[in-house]
Amino acid sequence: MNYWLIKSEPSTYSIDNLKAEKQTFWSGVRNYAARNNMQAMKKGDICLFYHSVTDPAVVGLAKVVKESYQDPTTDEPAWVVVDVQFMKKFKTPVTLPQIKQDKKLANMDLLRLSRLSVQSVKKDEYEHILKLAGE
DNA sequence: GCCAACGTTGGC
DNA sequence: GCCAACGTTGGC
Repeated sequence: MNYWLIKSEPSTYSIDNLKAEKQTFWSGVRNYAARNNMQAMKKGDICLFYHSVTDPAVVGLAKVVKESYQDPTTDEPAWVVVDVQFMKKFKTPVTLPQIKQDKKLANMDLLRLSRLSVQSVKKDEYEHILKLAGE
């Protein structure tokens, strides 16, 4: 079981969109590092759902329900998507300033590689974020 | 709206 | 294969 963080601008696709839709394919990734992470995702892995730009914060959880396959929004074989299912929306989002202040989370890719849209998260980082969210 | 970081492109 | 120019992302 692995943990990931997937980013979205809430004005484009928010956790509420996912909640309403229940499930979606995660498309639009056009970066090789992010693509490689998606290809490494396994069914049952858990993704932290992160809102970027507007009130940046981890806002909930999604589960990988289908492993990577050709991105249906492009013919280019380089790009893939995964299917993710809504799990939960945090009552208390874990904000970026909170993550920055937390020594345990200081090495997260989120802070080091702020532009990477699909990142791997360590188990202890994941568990710590859940704790901060009060889950 | 600005700007830093960084990935990608293209000239050589 | 290097590196400058450029475009995009995302924090503030």
